[in-house]
Amino acid sequence: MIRAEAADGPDAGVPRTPGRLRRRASRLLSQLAMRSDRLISEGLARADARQWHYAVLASLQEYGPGSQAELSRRSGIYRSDMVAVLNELAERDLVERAPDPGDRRRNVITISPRGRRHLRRLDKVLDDLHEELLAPLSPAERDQLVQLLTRLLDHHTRTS
Amino acid sequence: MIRAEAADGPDAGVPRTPGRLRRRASRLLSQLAMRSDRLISEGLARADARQWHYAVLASLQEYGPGSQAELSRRSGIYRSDMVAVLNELAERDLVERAPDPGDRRRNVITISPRGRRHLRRLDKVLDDLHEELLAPLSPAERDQLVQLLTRLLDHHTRTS
DNA sequence: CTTATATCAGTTTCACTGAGATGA
DNA sequence: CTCATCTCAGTGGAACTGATATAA
Repeated sequence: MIRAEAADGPDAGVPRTPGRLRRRASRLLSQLAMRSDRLISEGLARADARQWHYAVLASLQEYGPGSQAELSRRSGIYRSDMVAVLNELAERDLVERAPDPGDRRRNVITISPRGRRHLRRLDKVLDDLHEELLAPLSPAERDQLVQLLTRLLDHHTRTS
Repeated sequence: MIRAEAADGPDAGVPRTPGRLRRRASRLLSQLAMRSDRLISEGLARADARQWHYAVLASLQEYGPGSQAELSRRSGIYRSDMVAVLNELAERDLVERAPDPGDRRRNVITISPRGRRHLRRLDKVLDDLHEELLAPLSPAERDQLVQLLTRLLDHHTRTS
């Protein structure tokens, strides 16, 4: 039989912080992110999409057209991987990829009407998935969480 | 030249939520988790350790000895991968792996005095790294964050 | 017989690297 | 020459799968 607490071992009487492991912010973050990623990507897969598709389409919708390098910066997707993502999106006519006349190294990526429709669908899907993800939190708490995460992320992207 | 806003495109006058993408909790979570993971694992690497080492040692310290399957549940490491982690830890005499006399399928893993010393060192390292990770937040906000993340994670582990 | 455990070999996914080609 | 951009081929780590052997 295995004891759940080493109450009489060499630790007997030694004060220690309980739950140190479980309460480490870094562990909470990565474990929750893993759950969240799975939830989201499974949900998007059911809608025949991937997180990356959404990231690119949403960034196009929000900030307008851009070069691939630009999109890469906006969405956090690696420039190397962006190629494949855009191939998939262009294949389905969700975006248009055209050479930039002003700088012939660049491609200008533009969201298509069909892409906009697809994005609206994905946004609904994501709203539902976030409802599931954040279910235990009140609206105020959800705002708080987003606030805190945003501040942390901003801090670490500024000082990258 | 690429416009930052498609103010006169087909979107002209169409109301849309700004920052929808940037404020999605799922994206904030996974991006921040990635930064955090990198910060932590680089810091631990400098102390010649990995997150897994810490997870196993801390779980042994907090909950006492256990079988490999038990440790797997406590620390979130896959049973398949646990073998290699324990090999590394046993190699450095940080844990002891002995067959359980009560159940001969099991190994009982125990933290060694050397393992305890190592864990104390890692805990200091992690404290510093978390100071860096959570730098922009006040102590109260850090508690809030841990609170919120814990509630979410608990909810999603219960309903897994 | 079914279940749990420890182990190993292999797959998949994904961030990331490196290098080549083009052009500013 | 330098730097940025797009592209592709490949690496490395980590989560996860499947199978086998052993024993409860």
